Parts: sequence; structure tokens; C-alpha cells
Amino acid sequence: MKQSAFKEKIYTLTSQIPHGKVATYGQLAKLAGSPGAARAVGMCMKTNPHPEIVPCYKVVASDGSLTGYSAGKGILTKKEKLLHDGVFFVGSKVDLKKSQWKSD
DNA sequence: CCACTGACATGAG
DNA sequence: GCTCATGCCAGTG
Repeated sequence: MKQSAFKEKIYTLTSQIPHGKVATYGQLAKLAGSPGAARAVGMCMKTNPHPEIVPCYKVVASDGSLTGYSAGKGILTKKEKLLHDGVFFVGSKVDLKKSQWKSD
């Protein structure tokens, strides 16, 4: 069963996030063609039908806060995955100034 | 088609 | 700086 175009866009974009980088829900929503649909993006992650090709742990909140992720230790596991991916951290948040994904 | 939900974002207190 | 309240969009029932 094929998901809606919006969801596929989100999954594709998330899978395109380079190593050592992360993206915010709002950013993905904007790239998907619907700026402001951050809520919808979060739902796409929750209903993520392709966890192996969609590194949802690379998606964080606008301020770098890790949200959701009920797997393993939850946020803790998500944080460890990002650190293992080469993402910079500041306390318990992602250092967006260094690790936020940009088209550049 | 209507109502509720959800891993967000932004603003005000 | 933190917490509460409102607005946003798309999906699911």
C-alpha cells in the first residue's frame, strides 16, 4: 500500500539527511511543500512504515530538543544514535548551529 | 464528511 | 528560563 505523497516526501527527505546532520520537523515540512505542517511530520515519524530507511532519530524539534521515540531508552537511545552518527550535542539537545541539515 | 489525534512551533505570562 | 495556551497541517477513525 502506497502512502500519501506527503508522507513519502517526508520519508525520502529524512533518508536523505547526510551523516552527522539532523533536520527539524518544521524544516522537513517546508521541504515537503507544506511549511508549518510540523505536526503532520511528527505523525509520519510515528507511523513510520520504513524504520530501516527512515532514520527518524535524525529528526528533532526546532530548538534541537529530542522528542518522541519510544524505542529502547526512548530519548536517551535517540541521543546515542545521533552521537554515533557524528551529531554535535549541547547538554541534552542537538547543536543545531553545527549539526542542522542545510541544502548547502 | 466530521471529530479527534499527534514525535511541532510560536507567543505570552 | 520555564510553563501554559493557541494555531498550524495532515492522517486516522
